[in-house]
Amino acid sequence: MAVVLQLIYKKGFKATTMRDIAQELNFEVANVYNYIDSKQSLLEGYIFETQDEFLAAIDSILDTQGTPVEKLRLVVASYIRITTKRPYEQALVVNEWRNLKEPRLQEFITRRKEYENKLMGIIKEGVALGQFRILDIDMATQTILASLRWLHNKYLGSESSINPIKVEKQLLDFIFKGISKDRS
Amino acid sequence: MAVVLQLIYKKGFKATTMRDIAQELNFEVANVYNYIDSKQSLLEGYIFETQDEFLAAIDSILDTQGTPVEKLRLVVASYIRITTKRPYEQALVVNEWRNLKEPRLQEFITRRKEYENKLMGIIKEGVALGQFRILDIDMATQTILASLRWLHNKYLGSESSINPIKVEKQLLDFIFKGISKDRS
DNA sequence: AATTTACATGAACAACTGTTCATGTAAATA
DNA sequence: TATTTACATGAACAGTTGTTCATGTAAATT
Repeated sequence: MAVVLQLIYKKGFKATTMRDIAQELNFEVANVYNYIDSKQSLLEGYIFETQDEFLAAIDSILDTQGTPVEKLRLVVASYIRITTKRPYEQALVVNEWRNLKEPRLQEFITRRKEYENKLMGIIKEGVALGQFRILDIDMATQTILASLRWLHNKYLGSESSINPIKVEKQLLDFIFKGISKDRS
Repeated sequence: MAVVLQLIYKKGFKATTMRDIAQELNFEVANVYNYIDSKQSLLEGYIFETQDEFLAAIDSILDTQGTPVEKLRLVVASYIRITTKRPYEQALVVNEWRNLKEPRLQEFITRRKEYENKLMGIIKEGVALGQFRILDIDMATQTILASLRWLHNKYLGSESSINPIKVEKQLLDFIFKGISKDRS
């Protein structure tokens, strides 16, 4: 079903019709329903499985005994790992979550907030311990997340072999030290 | 027409029907067409006007004689200014550009690339002058852009009065110096 | 006063949507 | 071998979509 995922990514969920999906799979529309419950459930599957993976990752990191710096490093690493493994799913999480319907939509938003709060907890702890120099913790959380959330494009646009280790180094560098050469 | 913009933002462009729009304006569907050419042209208007503003801003900054650091500061400032002024439009630029149709879609993508290239030019110059400490210039550009592109949510979610000056300080701090307290 | 323009409506359109149903066939199970 | 199950199809469904058209009225222009 990977072709379907890519089709939905490319055309957008709303713009992808069941007939498009059928054509991509080389059979008739009716037959698609032998494999899925509904168009909606297809989207839900992609999005929630990916979201679960992100939540599981940050949960296991929070169980760790490390410092906030170490924890944040692990969050970044896990984010890159999941995005590398599932770039199309992650693209749907970012681009198509609005097309979820209640009550799944609320569920998604709640769980996303959960992830954000857990990340914010790490940052708050880091500030409390004097490791991070931050004024607005909420804004810092959002900005860090934003600097991770575009990543899937890098893996989609070009199929060129991207080195996840370099990406990780680059991102950690940016988040922790910024781009300035000298400390002004 | 501000209510229409907000409606399209809230429901999503594809999910917003002409009948929804008519209802929001308190008249019949047919009458909407006395004010707009088509549903599509409505989206195009919002998106391209905003994109034009971003491009005009970075163009006038590039005309400046400042250092790359100063230029980047101005880019961030202009980004915040435009996003503050047009949060809903900017949301459409970010969320709904995929719903543009050819040839406007290609036009949009080309102009976005234009913006990215101009920003990348500033960063490249900064690296060349030894002001920025960056390995992958393209990735740095994308990451910086990503750390700006989420901003509209801040102005949409809560109508609480947000201080753009604090936001600017915060973001510049993040981009230039990162979150680490000590230079490791 | 006559006429053009701007604003408004209800009805209709053809195309498209996700989904179901009756029916068929091949494969797996009994 | 008989029978249940999995896979596949064409036709049809009821609802929704963006847009147009004929028609009307109020306002502005001549």
